[in-house]
Amino acid sequence: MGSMSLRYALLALLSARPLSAYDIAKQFEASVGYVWYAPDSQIYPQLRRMEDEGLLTAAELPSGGRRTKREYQITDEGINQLRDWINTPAEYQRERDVHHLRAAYLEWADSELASQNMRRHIEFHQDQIEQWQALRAGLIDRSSPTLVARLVAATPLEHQRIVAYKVFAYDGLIARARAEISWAERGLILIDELEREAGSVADQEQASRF
Amino acid sequence: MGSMSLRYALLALLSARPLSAYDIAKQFEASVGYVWYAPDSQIYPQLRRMEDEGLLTAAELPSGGRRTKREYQITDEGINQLRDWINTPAEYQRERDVHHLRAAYLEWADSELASQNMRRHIEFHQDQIEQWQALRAGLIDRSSPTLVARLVAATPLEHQRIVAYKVFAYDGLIARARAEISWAERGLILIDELEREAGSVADQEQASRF
DNA sequence: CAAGTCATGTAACGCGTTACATGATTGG
DNA sequence: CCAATCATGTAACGCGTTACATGACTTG
Repeated sequence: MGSMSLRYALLALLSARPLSAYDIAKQFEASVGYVWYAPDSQIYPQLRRMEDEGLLTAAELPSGGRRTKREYQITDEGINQLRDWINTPAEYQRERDVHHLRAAYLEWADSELASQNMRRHIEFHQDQIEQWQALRAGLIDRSSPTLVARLVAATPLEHQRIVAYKVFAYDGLIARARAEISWAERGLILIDELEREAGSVADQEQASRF
Repeated sequence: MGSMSLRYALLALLSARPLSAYDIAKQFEASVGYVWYAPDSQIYPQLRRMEDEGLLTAAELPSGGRRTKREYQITDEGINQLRDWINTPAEYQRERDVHHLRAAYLEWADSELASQNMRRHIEFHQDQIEQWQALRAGLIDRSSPTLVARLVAATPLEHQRIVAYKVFAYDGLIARARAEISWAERGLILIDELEREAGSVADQEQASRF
């Protein structure tokens, strides 16, 4: 079966409010995409399939001129499947992380390039953190349109839960990225130390030759 | 192209010493698999392809009785590609994490099941940490056969580097898993708090009805 | 009137997954 | 002799990726 998480990411997005396929794709690029990325070419066909399966209904809406857009709305069946998915115990895949795999074999690397890669690692995760923090802030000050739409569809009692869990999710990603950064920082120091030692041993050998 | 990391995981493994396909598959289950998992059905064909491409050479060795096993050895070309891969700046995929995606929509979950899932999350990562710590210990006390084979093929000067980077890699995975655990622990507290508040509000409402 | 963005895809391809298959040999 | 382990795969399938395609409308 595969994990089919894209389905659930889409259901989750549409649980807040109806959206056109185009807007969904944009959201994936701009916000949800920072938790679950997907390209347009995967989103459009997936929406069609979900419509066929009765998880979504689509309406053709005019969109300026003669153009139309398909607006998708989640069905009760869609909500049910979303709920089932959330309540199902998650599957855990065995580890598969390129960056740690590479790190284990840095003996083969050029020190300078290895340091560069560590700095890239830090940069990448810093960027990620910034994105997530921006999204997190948008939740807390209620400026996220998706959140607002979700809240108006919920009873005030639920508002706190809805916000708190989303903030919690971002917090996890941020914490993990911070762990990556401090790991890479230790990596930079390690590369430097090992380089210096190798250098000084080489110097000694060279010196002893004379 | 895809990331093709399996190739490099295999090259990395075989950079230490020749191994039969069977032993490689076992290693993936027992040790390397905790950094980069792959099933037999992926490993065997991949080795054949890499042989065809000249990254590996294979020797048919007797294996008791009339049976034979194919022992694979890395070629110079294989070493070169491994080195190139390590020196190439890593690609970063956009985030795609089921567990954080799920967490963001815990509003739809049953509190009890959500707590169970958090506990499973903690358990999973604790198990992972134990595995990684065992592998890490095997590096430090030089009891890992792969490490020993790698070290005898290297000059004593390099020994420290070789060990240090592998330990470093495991440390990163361990640190990240610890971050996951403390996230999930905060999750448990959060679920509990929100549950209690919802409960007490419900109580008040019920009380006010009389 | 050209560039951007709205709007929706198709096609090719490969990695990775699950399930299944097979047959020899060794150890209890 | 029966179960485990040695030893090596095939087959089917789907998710995800990259590249490419197309045409209408809008804004500077």
